[in-house]
Amino acid sequence: MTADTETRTNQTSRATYELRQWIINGDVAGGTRLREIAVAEKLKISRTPAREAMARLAEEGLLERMGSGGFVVRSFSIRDAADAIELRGILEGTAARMAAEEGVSRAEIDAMKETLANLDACFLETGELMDFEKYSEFNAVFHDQLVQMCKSTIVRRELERVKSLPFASPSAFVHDQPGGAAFHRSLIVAQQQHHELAQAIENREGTRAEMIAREHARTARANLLTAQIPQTGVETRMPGVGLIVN
Amino acid sequence: MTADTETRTNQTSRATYELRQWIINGDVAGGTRLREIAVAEKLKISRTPAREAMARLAEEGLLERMGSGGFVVRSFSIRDAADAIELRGILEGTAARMAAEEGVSRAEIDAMKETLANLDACFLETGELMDFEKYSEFNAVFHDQLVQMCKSTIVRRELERVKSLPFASPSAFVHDQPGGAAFHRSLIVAQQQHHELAQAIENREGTRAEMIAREHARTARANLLTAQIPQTGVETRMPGVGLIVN
DNA sequence: ACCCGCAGTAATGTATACATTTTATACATG
DNA sequence: CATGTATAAAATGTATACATTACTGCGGGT
Repeated sequence: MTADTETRTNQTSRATYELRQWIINGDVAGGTRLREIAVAEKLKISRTPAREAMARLAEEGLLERMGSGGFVVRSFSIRDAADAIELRGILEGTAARMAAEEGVSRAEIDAMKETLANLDACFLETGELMDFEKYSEFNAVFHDQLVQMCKSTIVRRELERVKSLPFASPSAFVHDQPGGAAFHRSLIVAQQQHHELAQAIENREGTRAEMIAREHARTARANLLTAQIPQTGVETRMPGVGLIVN
Repeated sequence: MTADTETRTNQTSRATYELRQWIINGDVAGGTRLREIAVAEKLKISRTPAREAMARLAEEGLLERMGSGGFVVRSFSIRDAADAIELRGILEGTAARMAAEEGVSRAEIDAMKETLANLDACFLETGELMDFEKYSEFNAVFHDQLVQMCKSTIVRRELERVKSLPFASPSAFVHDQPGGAAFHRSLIVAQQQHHELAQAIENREGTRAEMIAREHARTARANLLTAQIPQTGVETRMPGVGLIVN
């Protein structure tokens, strides 16, 4: 759902990709109605693949079907965005608990620990500055590894679904932000939570793992709320903020 | 998503409805590939609304897109079905916790208590037999009221999504079953949990509400597992069992 | 026996014409 | 002034022809 399965071979895949970019980049604001004809013309394709692309993005949760037909770019209040992050925490918590209770292989644990080491390496010797790009990358890897540890297809699927909302992705708020001090501290806390989470899973402490994952998401949630989306005309680097209207 | 918003006015809505029935009734087994042309011919419509209907059912989670195009009826292992019920419990638990922590109106509490009374009335004086039909109906009402108490659109939406899997619906296993004694007792337990859940929400005991809702779903989960789906050629009355293959 | 490639067939992908419904506007009416 | 209604415009719904891609089975090769 999230990955680029789009081989970009046919018009529909290309259209889906393009449209998704428009939405995530904020080229079309939340609440905007998408007209088949307009979309088709803009992408220089016929209405059929345009419609199909919109259907797929509706499946992804980026668009909404209107009762009378057609699609609207889904819009989210700040509360919705915060709730989406919290929900990710709930589901990651469930995945973590299931992984802990069912047990995971040595190889999976080791792979996760390697990611943790990579994340540790992103913090400089002085403890002050850090490599945001790499951190963001390995952070995504860590969260993917967590999902893979849960053997429930159903839980994995719903988790992927929630993560496909751009601002609910684990790495959504990991970017170089202007007011860096507090944010930098929150990353240190987050990384500590990563370590504890891996440990809890390894020790098969299900409840602990669940609660750490939840709290970990709330760290991200706090970053969203302090970012004050609509006010400061926040960095466009942050994906999907155009969908947050209220 | 679950409700019949389908006005049945146009071909697509009709096709969506028909196809959904086929799938839930088990007329097409899980894993079956649905060919546009075959579906279109069977419903005496053209390929376009047939395709559109399949896209919508994919959105609902009843169909899956194949990589090379086209759709397959989604199939679930028994574990998947059990996980889906557990996931419903997780999400209902989250809804219950949020409702408890945020607080709900007097009117909402009273409405839920009325439903509880209606459910109580389904148990006969003797405590032995009961009205399954009514119980099933009011049980669905109770669970809907619970969802409504949660003010998070995001959580509500995902919960509705999970509930749209036919066997994950709260009332899925509330039917007159042959081996009635143990099942009947489980309904008594379930009703007790309903009472406790309402009380916890009213008292704003978030964690308690969450845990009761989880445990409540596990009661349903146990009913699924004892039903031994593939073995006894279980009652066709139970919806969506045809999707459970393993 | 197994693998590979090459049709032929059957499916999905795409464009487009036409049908139907929705929506916007102007106007009449209480 | 508000409300409802008629009507035109513009959107989506539907069917279908044609294009392209995926599947299947056969035959040749090693």
